[in-house]
Amino acid sequence: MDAEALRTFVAVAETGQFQAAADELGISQQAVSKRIAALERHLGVMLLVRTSRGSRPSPDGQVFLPHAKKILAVVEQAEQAVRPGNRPLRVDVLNRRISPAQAVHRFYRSHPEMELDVVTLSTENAAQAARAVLEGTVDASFRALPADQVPAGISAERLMDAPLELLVGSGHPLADAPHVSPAELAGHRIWIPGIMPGTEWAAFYRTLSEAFGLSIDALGPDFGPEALMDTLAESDSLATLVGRGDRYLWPQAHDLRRIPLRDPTPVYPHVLLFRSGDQHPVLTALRDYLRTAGPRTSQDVWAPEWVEAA
Amino acid sequence: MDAEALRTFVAVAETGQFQAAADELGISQQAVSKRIAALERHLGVMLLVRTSRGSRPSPDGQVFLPHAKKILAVVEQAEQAVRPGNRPLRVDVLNRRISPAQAVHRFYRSHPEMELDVVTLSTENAAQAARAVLEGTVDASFRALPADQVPAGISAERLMDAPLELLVGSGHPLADAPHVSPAELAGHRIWIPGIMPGTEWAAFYRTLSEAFGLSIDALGPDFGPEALMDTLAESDSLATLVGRGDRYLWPQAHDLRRIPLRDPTPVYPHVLLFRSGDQHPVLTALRDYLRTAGPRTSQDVWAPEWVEAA
DNA sequence: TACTTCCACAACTAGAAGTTGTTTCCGGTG
DNA sequence: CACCGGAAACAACTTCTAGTTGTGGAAGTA
Repeated sequence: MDAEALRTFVAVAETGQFQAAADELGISQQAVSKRIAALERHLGVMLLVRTSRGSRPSPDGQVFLPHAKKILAVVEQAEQAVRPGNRPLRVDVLNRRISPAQAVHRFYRSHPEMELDVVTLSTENAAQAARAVLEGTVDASFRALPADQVPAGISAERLMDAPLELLVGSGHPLADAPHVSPAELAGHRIWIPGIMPGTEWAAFYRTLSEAFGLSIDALGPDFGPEALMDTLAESDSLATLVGRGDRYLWPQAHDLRRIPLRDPTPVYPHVLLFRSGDQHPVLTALRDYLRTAGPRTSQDVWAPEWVEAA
Repeated sequence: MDAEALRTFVAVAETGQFQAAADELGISQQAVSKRIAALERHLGVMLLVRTSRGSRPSPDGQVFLPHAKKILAVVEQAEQAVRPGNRPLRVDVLNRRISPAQAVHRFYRSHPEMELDVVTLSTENAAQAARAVLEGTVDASFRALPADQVPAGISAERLMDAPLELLVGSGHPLADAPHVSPAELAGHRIWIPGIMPGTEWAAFYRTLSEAFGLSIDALGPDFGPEALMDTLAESDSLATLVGRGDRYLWPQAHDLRRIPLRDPTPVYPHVLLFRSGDQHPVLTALRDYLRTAGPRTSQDVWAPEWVEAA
């Protein structure tokens, strides 16, 4: 017993003719005839009285008609309950300060009708986040998952490249440079606390440091961004790297300088993970938004080779 | 969206495993996998989280599960509402005095749990009764429909032969005969009021009179069986024909004689019309009852050739 | 590592379920 | 009474779905 058969029966009962029902359903009269015959065979009773002027429900058909409508209504409710877009899109971000979170915020402000929840899973790494997406705990997650590690059933789309900027105190030798190249950072000490080994962030900075011969100190206790800002402001040799759109700080409050990196510009590749075939309209809109309204990066960018192409 | 898919989903959700659900449903694990995949594709969401230890409903699946159960319950109600045997069998008889009505009454007394309604359609003839059966107004009708006039979709089963008996007053020349042959009736006047032209009864008596050269007066006003009995009791020349099992009369109240016909015994062939494939259990039981417990007729019977073989 | 469990994928097959073309039935009409 | 037109069923064919068996990969377990 499938819904199409019931829809067919209701259509015939209400139009009084097989052909009219067929037109309504966009199938042939013969198909309607077969569907009704199959339904009658399934139920073991005759539902429609065929006359030369059309068809009308038999006594059994009159009994069955309201039941058929009820089933269709309940089916409609059930489909409605899980229809993609019927609940807010759940987007996972590593934390609310990084640029994807800011971008999602901008998206939300420009599309207020798009319901979405921004959550922060306490996942260890991108692979775990991918599993959470697969299981439906969240609908999408911004990560930097190597292209060859994308599990089956997950789509990965590199939607946002965050150009790195050097963040230094006013006493740092590079504090007044208009820009700096990665190669020029070779002699300097770069401190990025709070990066846990095994995460994709650690992999990114390891690749970056190997590519340009940098000494990046990714370990050490993380007392939070405020403490980091304080330490940077007071130091003449420490520097850190942040994404251009990150809201880690309010530089003006600490007299810190953001120095863009150029030649090439290293970018952190934010990849959106989502279930393949997910039809949530907010997800579709978000991807469109980021693809078009996302920050345009210059030609000369560097990203780890293991990430998918932009 | 069909019920089997929903049953499959519920089975997986409740057993936690595709294989267990497959066993429960009597299909292969792969078929379960396909059904779930099709349902998920139809709804556009993932319903089950597959792990290496089994499957459990995803967040969307948890939302959908009660809806699926609800649909199945409503479907069950709908099927129940029109299930053959769920309402009393409606049997049409020409009137409640003739032998089929008596036989149905005996059937009901020996099977009190079999619900049935005996109704009397005011149909003109057997063809109209057949149409009423086809349309479901009644489930079965006792008629004498010629075999070549049984419409498509109707099954006809000759279930009961009612041997004719002559009914005469005590002053009639044949009143004391132990039996009489049709040929011996040739000179006598037989009066059967209330037979409308165009009915199968008229056809039966016409055929009978032609076969044996009788003069049957089928016309005339019908004042009801009581008036007929009175007239017969007072007449020395009038006679009428009745079926052996008919309850037209209480002969003892009028001093009337029932004289069996023999050599051959004309029988009125009561044919049960019902929808081909009708699975109503009371219908099945009634047919079985009449086929086995019905009155056995002797070998030397006469019936119109146009009726189906016994 | 080997082994088990669980599910998905591949290839195949049978049977639904659709199509077009034709027939039958019935009521209305000249 | 023959004829016509509308309505549904039947027939033959095609397509594709839903089942089958066989196999493979991922994850937990001894």
